[in-house]
Amino acid sequence: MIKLDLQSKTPLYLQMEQQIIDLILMGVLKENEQLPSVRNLARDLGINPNTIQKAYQDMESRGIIYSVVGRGNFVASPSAAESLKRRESMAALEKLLQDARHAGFSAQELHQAVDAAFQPRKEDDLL
Amino acid sequence: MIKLDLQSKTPLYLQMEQQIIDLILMGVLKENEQLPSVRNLARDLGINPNTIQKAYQDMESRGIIYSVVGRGNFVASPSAAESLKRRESMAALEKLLQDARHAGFSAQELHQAVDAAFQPRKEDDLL
DNA sequence: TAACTGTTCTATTTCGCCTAGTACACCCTT
DNA sequence: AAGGGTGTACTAGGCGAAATAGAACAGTTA
Repeated sequence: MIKLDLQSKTPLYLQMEQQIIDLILMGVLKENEQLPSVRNLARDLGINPNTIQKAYQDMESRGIIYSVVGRGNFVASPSAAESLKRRESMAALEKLLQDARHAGFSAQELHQAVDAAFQPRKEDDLL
Repeated sequence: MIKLDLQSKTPLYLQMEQQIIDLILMGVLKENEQLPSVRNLARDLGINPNTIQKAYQDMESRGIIYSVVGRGNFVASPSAAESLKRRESMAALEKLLQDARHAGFSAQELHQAVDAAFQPRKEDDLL
């Protein structure tokens, strides 16, 4: 259900968060559904429970999941995850668009880049 | 001439590279112009010469500057810096556009974001 | 020669990430 | 009440990247 890349430069707990968010957005994980326990998931992934705990805590602070002591962690409203992801994505994009502008790109070039991103290629949706 | 943010998460040597590249693109630093020596710049910025050296070496490997032992470091062709920055900027943008697409943004929304980035605002060009 | 330059090297510190282990409080089922 | 699950908190340590500190060597220039 979750695959971690131990070689990646991005921390394990962030990889986890990203994949769980995606699972929520894809509808695999539904509202109020219980997430794997800290200990179980750590055992399955072969990593330390503290790392799972860190990811869960971070996601709870972002409103993606909520936790109940003694019971477990549960996914919050999927719309929360969606709006969060859209918000973060747009914020990053705006910053990068400014960079591109200052790098000398014209509006026309950037519009072309947008179109290219929506141009179906062979590899798309195979990930 | 160069300002470092010691609190930033991005390494000092990368902050330096970014700012020097910008200075080249703005025409402040011209082709074949000599850069500050490793020791002088380190003294002025209050950091270690090795950090400057790392930045210079990295920039040389990227073709932005060239170094001559015993003489100093000099800016290479400004077009090298420009094409590099454009290349890097576009690569980052393409990746983020895909993210945005998968986050549920429509092409129309992204086109609007591009236009917004080119919309003159008060703070612009004051940096 | 003297004073500058780049370059290389080792050692040390700092910090974030991650692991390891332990302990405690809570909830639920039996 | 008891036991096993849960989240939570804490200390300790390893590890690697970033940065510092200091020294040494090599080339250039006045």
